[in-house]
Amino acid sequence: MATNAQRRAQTRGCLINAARHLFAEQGYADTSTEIILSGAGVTRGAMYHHFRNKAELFEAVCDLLSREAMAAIEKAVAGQRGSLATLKAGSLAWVDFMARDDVRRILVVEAPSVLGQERWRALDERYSFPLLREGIREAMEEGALHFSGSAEGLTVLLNGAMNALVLNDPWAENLPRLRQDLLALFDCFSGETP
Amino acid sequence: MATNAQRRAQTRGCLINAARHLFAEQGYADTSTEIILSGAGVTRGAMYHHFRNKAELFEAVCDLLSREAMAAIEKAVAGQRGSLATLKAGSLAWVDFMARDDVRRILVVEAPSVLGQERWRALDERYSFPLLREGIREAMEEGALHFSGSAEGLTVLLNGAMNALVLNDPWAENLPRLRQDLLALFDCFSGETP
DNA sequence: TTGACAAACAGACTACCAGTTTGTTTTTAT
DNA sequence: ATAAAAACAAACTGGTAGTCTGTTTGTCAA
Repeated sequence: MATNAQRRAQTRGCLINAARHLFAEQGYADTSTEIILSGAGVTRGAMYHHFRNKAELFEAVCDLLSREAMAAIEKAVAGQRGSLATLKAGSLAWVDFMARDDVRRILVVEAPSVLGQERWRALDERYSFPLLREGIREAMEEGALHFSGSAEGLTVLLNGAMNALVLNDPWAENLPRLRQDLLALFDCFSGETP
Repeated sequence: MATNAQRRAQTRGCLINAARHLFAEQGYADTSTEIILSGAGVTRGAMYHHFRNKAELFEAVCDLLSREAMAAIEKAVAGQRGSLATLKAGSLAWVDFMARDDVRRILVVEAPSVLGQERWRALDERYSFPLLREGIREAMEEGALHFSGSAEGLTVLLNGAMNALVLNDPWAENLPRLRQDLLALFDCFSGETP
């Protein structure tokens, strides 16, 4: 005798968890709903009661991973002093999290295509993007960061640079080097590399 | 009485052209091979004679669009004097081309997912990436660009920044502003904005 | 408690679609 | 001229996302 809220959370959780691992291993298109169902120990009717379609289940997985990313960033940022150090630490935490094989495939490679550009943007806007933007704003206001364009624009550009860092390094072999390059990029705005 | 090479070029051209427009309008997953076939005026047998599968046809479309991008860039770069001016002009041309609705959807949004990370990277490596890398190398060697990290790394970062510029602006409403921000970013490396 | 209602779930069924197979026509090379 | 290969035609198949109808389980007011 479980409450409805518990049943709901249980079923959704099983589906999201099974889907998460299968999407990470085989990709969205090559993961059949049937194998998700058997992995979750749930029936078709249950799944389509909780999610309108396969893509909506994928979006729920994206949401979960994004929340995990936020947690990792907040943890990395916790002990930092100064807006620039905070920004750097948070950015590196983001990169490290996104470089994980499962996360990269789902959030970086497939999400824009599966969710479509708009819903993908909305996802970003809900999580990491505002965090990065506020970090940049603060650093600019404190004078730790100099940029002649807009803070919003710089956020888009840096966000993309970090994304590329993950996307261009399929097996994370050059990650240490690229992390350094990212830090060097930040330093270009703080006037330390004339 | 057409030669085989002509027949081949004709059939492939029709398929690629039809697929290009349909993929741009409805996306890869929602475009059935059947509608491509009727659009191209070609039968199933013909298509699967020239392409191993649907994804390979998509890749052919990507190749075509990438070549068109190269042409646009080379045209924009033609009259420029100086490595930095050349770099800026080429980058803006790349952004403007990729911001086109059809190009963005195919090359920026869907290609990483449909081709898979490796083949997508290979595509980039075949076209725009080397161009950008050489532009950056030259500018760095001439002293027009300063960066304490590697040229390769800076290429990855700038390439990603430009990608994000296109991806974060679904209806290109902020494109003029973002183009300015990109130029401001370049200036950070040339020591013009302390 | 009970009874009406809604939420959660079960599983068969359908429409469609990517890729295969087998057979036919056209070009090429000897 | 003829054998081989390239190009094409179209029927067919296995599998899959989403639907439909019906059943079970929880909720809440009287």
